[in-house]
This record gives sequence, structure tokens and C-alpha cells, in this order.
Amino acid sequence: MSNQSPVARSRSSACCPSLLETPLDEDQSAELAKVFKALGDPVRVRLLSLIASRAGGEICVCDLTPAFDLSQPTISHHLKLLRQAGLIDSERRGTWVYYRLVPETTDRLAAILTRPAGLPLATP
Amino acid sequence: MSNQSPVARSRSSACCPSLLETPLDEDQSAELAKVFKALGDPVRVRLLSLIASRAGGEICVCDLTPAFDLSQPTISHHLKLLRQAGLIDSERRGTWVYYRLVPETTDRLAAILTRPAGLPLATP
DNA sequence: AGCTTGCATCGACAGACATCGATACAAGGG
DNA sequence: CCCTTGTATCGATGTCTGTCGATGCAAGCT
Repeated sequence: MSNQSPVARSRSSACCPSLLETPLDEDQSAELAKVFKALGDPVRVRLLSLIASRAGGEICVCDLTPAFDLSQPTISHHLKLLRQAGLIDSERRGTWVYYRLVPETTDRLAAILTRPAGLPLATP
Repeated sequence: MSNQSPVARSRSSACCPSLLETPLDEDQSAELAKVFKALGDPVRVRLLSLIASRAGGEICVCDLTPAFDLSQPTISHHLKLLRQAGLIDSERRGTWVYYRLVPETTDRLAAILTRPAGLPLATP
């Protein structure tokens, strides 16, 4: 159940912090956009939030599904997209499947969105 | 030309940092997802990167368009979405329109994705 | 083995989105 | 004034995506 994240993974072309500092090339932009796209849905944002904020670091799908007015297949679909984006990971234990955050990925996103000390603000 | 960002704006229901700390409610998730969705396209990520990394803080559309193999209306469309998400702002000066980053919005995103000192990592 | 419960996958469908060419609008120059 | 150049909007079109019910698969129980 362990897909590896395209963003958390250290990559040849992209090593570095901020999107706001240096223009990204097409490949870097495409990989980043995949992760942002995974976060571009209210259900998935809330899923990630529920998973990440869970004491103990994991949560069972059976505790996730009832938090939404959506069918179980739909929740499963959203979890799959989050997993493919490298934002979460899953593990089966017995009958249940547990999801947990992949903090490396959110860390990387946060770094990418952080501007280097006092980004030039069009200095008026 | 100044739409205001739903995320940079201080809001009644949401005041606080990390998505990773406390479960978001539906409204908070929906607003956040709008911004992430705006970043969920390779062209827009690269546009934002080109705009933000520009020395002087602004860039003319006429310098943006030739950086892509896309029609001018398509670029204009993507810029509009970034603007509506509160990620960039624009100003017309003479014939040209200049875009600049709205750093409050990216700052807020970065904060939201930052975990409070040592998020419980499923402590194995 | 059969039953039950938890979760994932499949196929279908409606709505959303990226893209284009054509066109409209804004501003400056002849 | 018209013409040109820069940018936004419009309408059409093909593709992608969120959602569902039905079904399949995994694991434990009896």
C-alpha cells in the first residue's frame, strides 16, 4: 500500500525551496500541480485534516466515512487520490485500513510556499 | 482589478494555523480547496512562479504569454483564476497589465501546511 | 464452508474545466 | 479619427472529475 510521493521524493531536477524565488520549469510545475490538484477538493482537504489531526497519527476508514454525506466508494476514491499524491499512506490491519499523514510531503509544500526573508513586495 | 482573497482575508470561522492540527469544518475546507484548486494546474503553478520570482515584484502579461505554448486567451484565463483565488493581483498601466504576487495568501497557505512542532508520527 | 463486515474497483453519467478562434474593449500613435 | 497593439471576454468543444450503485475482494466469525 505504499506508493511513493513525487514531491516528497528527492528529485534530480528539483531540489530547492520556494516556488516564489526561482521560476519553475515545466516538469517541476507539473509535479507540484499534481499535489495541489489533490488538495483542490473540499472533501479531500477535510479528509487530510481529519487524518493529520488524529491523535495517534492514524485513523480508520470506518471513522472517516461517517463524517461525510457521501457514499463509501466516493470516500475511497478521494483517499486514493490523496495517496497517489503522496499526501497520505495506508496500512491494512485485520479487517480495517488505517490512513496516516506523510509529513514529508506537506513539509515540502509548506517550504515551497514560503518566501525567502522579505520577498520584494513591488517596493512602492 | 482588486478582488479580495477568501484566504488572505481574516475570516470569522477560521483564524488559525495548521490544517494538520485541528479538523477543518466544511466551510473552511471549501475555502481552502478553492485556493489549492487554483494551484492544481501546471500552467498556473508556473505562472505564479514566474510572477513571484520576478525582480521588482511585477511582470507584464506580455512577458508571460510567450513563455507558454498556449494561446493568449488561455493565459488570460489562467491569470483570472489565480486572481480570483487571491494569489495574484493586477494593475493596468497604459496599454499593459502588470501582475504581482499577493504574499499574504501564499504565507497563509504555508502556515496552514506547517505542522506544529513534531506532529505525532504514529509513534511506532 | 458460509455469512458478515470493511474497503476497493468498475461502469455510467452529469457537471466542470482547459483550450481554442473570434471578437470586444482599452490605450496610445499616426 | 482610424489603425495598431495589448488584454479580456465569449462560445464551442473535447476531456477530465466527482458521484453513484453494483460488484469484487479480504478478513474474521460461527
